[in-house]
Amino acid sequence: MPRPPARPPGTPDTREQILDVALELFVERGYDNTSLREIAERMGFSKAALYYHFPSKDDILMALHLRVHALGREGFDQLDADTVAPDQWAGVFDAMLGAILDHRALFLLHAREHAALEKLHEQAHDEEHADLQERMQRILANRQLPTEQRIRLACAMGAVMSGIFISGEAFADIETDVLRRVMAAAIQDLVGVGNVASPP
Amino acid sequence: MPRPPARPPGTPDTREQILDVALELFVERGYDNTSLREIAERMGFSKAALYYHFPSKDDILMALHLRVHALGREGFDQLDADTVAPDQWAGVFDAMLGAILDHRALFLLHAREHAALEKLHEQAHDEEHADLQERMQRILANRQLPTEQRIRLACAMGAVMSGIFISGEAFADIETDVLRRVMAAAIQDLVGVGNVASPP
DNA sequence: GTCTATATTTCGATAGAC
DNA sequence: GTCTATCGAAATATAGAC
Repeated sequence: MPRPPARPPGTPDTREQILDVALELFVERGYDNTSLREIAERMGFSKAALYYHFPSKDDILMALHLRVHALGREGFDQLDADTVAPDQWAGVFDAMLGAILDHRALFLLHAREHAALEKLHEQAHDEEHADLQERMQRILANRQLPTEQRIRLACAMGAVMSGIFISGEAFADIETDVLRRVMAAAIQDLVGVGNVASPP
Repeated sequence: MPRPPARPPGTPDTREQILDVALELFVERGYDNTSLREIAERMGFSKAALYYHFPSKDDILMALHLRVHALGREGFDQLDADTVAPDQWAGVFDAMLGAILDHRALFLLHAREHAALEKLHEQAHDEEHADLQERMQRILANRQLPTEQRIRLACAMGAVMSGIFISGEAFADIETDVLRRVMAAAIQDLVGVGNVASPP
């Protein structure tokens, strides 16, 4: 297995730092309202220096989008189709919940900057869209599934995402483990075996 | 009861038409990526004419925001506090669900243009924030409530919103009444009496 | 109420030195 | 890798005629 690119220890990865700063600003102030000048300012160097690391502002957004793709390849390839039995859904959502809780800002970015991200996909109409959200939408649109199941899956998905974009900072006092456990139980009530009427 | 402002019948309310067009474009392309020129073009007149009806672009967004406030005054004043007994939650969410299904685009706008809307609130730090979302956040943050209940309320809220911002057009083939009924049942499973453990 | 200019600003991006 | 300086595009907003 190849080692990660060798860099003198203690030397911060400027590129990744830029992405961290950009993510924070994009979520807080919006993609279009965040100027490269602001990002550079927070990094401690000038705007032009950014162009050494990224060829354009859109490429910064794309790099953040790729972080989600990486998450997807790690854990959500199982989500691909009807191969998931109903009694596995709760487990799938539990995995999702973990990813979302661990990368709140990243998912928040995707929920909010829908327009900007879609523009990117138009321009570089690249590989298949392995996005978590897009995969879910394809499943929800599948008319082979019983209608009730489709709707309940959507509800469960919404319940999972509620942790990040509805609650805001309202759950700052709740430990992540408690949050995860209670939400998992709630999702079990939504899509657990026995709670969804089977088709006749 | 005062009649709505008298206008010759058949005369379209230009102001409201502008808001309808703006809402559609803002949701589709994003607030910042929608120019006044585009709105004017779709209305059939020039950009400058918009400034006769609205003093600025921000005021168009604010007018759309006020539409949600109006909805809030109609139906969500009940949401104000601990006055809502646990066995009433399902009913409250049912009302929410109705409002959201009837005004999808409006709620979608609020979910996506979070940054732009917050900027408005900063500038005109007006009355209390009677927003649906803000009220929910205040309830979710209330540490008097049992933790499990707070989290389940958030899940239910997420489930309700899933209808608009996750499903996208995936549910185009499902009748609104069916959607509403199944989602109401799902919410019942989340926050219905007997499904939430009572505090000791 | 709507038009044709035009003023003003902001921002992404480039050029070239160090 | 980072800097200063500048270009060019786009968009908001204004002025004043009709």
